[in-house]
Amino acid sequence: MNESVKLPNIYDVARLAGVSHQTVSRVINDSPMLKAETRERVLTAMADLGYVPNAAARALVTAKSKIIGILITDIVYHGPAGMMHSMEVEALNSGYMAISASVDPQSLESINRGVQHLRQMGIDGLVVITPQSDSVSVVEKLVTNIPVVYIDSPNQPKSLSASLDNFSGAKKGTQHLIDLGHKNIVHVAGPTTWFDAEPRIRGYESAMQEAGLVPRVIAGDWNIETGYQIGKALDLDTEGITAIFAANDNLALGLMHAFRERGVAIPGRVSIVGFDDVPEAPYFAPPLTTLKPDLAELGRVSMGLILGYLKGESVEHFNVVEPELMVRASTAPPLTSIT
Amino acid sequence: MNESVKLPNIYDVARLAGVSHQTVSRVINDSPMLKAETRERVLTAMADLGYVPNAAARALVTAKSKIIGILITDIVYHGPAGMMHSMEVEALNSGYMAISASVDPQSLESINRGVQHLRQMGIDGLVVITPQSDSVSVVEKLVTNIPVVYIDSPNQPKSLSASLDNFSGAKKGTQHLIDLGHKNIVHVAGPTTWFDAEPRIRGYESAMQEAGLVPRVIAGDWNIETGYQIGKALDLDTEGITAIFAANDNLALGLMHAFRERGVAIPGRVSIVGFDDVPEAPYFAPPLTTLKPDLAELGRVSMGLILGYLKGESVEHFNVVEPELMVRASTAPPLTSIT
DNA sequence: TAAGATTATGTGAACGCTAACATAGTATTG
DNA sequence: CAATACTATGTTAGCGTTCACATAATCTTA
Repeated sequence: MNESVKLPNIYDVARLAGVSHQTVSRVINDSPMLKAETRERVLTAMADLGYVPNAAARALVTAKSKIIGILITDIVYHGPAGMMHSMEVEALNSGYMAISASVDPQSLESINRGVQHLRQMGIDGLVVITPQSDSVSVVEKLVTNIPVVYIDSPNQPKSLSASLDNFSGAKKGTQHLIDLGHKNIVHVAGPTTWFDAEPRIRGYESAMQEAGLVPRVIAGDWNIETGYQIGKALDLDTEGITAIFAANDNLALGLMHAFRERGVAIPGRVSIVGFDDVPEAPYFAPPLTTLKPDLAELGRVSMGLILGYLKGESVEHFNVVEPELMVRASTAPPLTSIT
Repeated sequence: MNESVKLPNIYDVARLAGVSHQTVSRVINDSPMLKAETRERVLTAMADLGYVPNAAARALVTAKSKIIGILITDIVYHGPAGMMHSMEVEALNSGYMAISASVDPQSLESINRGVQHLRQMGIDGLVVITPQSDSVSVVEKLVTNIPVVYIDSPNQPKSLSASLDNFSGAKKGTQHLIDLGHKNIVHVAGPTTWFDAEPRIRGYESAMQEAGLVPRVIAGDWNIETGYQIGKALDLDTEGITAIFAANDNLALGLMHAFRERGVAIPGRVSIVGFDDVPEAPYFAPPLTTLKPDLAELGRVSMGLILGYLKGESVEHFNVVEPELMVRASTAPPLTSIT
């Protein structure tokens, strides 16, 4: 807390170790051409002075900051947080730092500011986690001289990107219901302004069509309350709906809450499948069958893409991580098939 | 994505605007001594070239990075993510960037690395979000020349800090149960290695004692599964327990799940209060009465402390944010008091 | 209108590091 | 053991800013 005692620099270390500053620099960047004894001496001096290399000076001269920017929208949702952590770890392991700017996806102004701040830091690469399309074009315009990875954006031919395989996840979830014997399965979809929502719809439709069933999609968004409202209003009996595939666990939770209130038995009267596998899902009433995306893996892959590119490795431009089906108590065969 | 087209610097802008580099610098730092016309000309030149100031060069010469570090442990839990966001926004508003390192609180090695990385970036200040004590001493040792704010750490006399008022939150929650007429109220506590757990226990005990009731604390941790296990094992009848104050919503969720399985009615047979107000809490079965901490506010306050200090303002060394009681369906008067 | 005060702009050095080259020291070879 | 290669270290310049100061332009005022 005490103010500015002037941090030691490379020359201070050099003097103490009785070498030139360049030798100290060599130790820092562990150059191979160093007598072990000299390296030791310098290392000791560094430790004695509590020396820490000045990243600014280094960034200035190398024109490389060793910082990867993460532009992220909607940090509030569960997923991003874990993903950011895995990205950070991945970066750290390669000697990079991750620095994030979370912005409001609704406001181009906010996105702009975020990108500018990151550029100002001199980031060497950028990961964009934005599930909405407008953001992407802003970033493309503003960021031109460093590699960018888009997560969960539609496949941009020239860009690096990584995505959850929402399509096959949704298909798997729907297929699970079909396998149980359900015929009348409704999909409560996410907001179509989000990239993730659309392939989940398509995955659902694909499974239905292949089974010769008629898909029916109800528009929703990602919020619990929306699931609740839909659950309150939904007429199961007229159309004989026996199962619902919800686009995320929030919707599923809201639906289940509404059905509990209405006295609709789950899975007795209606089976429910979610998507996300939030930590609470196994403890919902009843425990929720859902699709578990390996977000940590997605983060690792994305950061790995950037780092690989920076190292000059040739990298896959497009990567996909497939979710896993977690079967729990919210799904069962339909009543009709029991009788 | 195209490689290194050499970014324009202050001299390029100066040449184009027909002024000296220092005048450009003055525009960047909006110095008052500038003819409006000159400023305009420079601004135009900057825009034309897509000029962005180089943070490294600036940091080098000013010895100020305009970066605030955030050292955070256990990012997985719900709270931290929202808090980080509000800190970031607060920092941005003052022209600072926030940069976080998330570390494993179990591993001193990991904490060490995290701190070193942040120091290396030349951070101007540090916010430490660590609910466990070992971390604090590591940080204290390593970081000596910049201001540090500890969040949710016990009141360190000489440090800046901000906390949730866990004590009064817990007291409020317990009092709510007492007011409903409960006499035999158990507290399922968090892990005592965490700073937050202890004042919640004390708050509970304080409310109980003031009401002339006997406190009983069951040791737990923050996990849903732990709540579930405790819920499965807990003998309510022998001791006539009618209410439980859980140290967080996870425990409460686990407890409720176990009671559902056992056929123990909530709130009919036992009332439950949580702590955190996770977004799902209103949709639990039944909706959970809990304490809602304003974490965004806590983040703002903490970052404000650092920024205020850096601006040379005199700041409160210790700040506290009080949680709010959210009454929902999981609490009701005990059966006995109805008869 | 000359002198000083004020406003607006320019000049050179320094921040701490690495890159590129220069030099000294040591091993290898004919 | 001189000549050559290689290893280990030193020297100088420059990255893009801001700071401290110097100078030029403009405004006051007696």
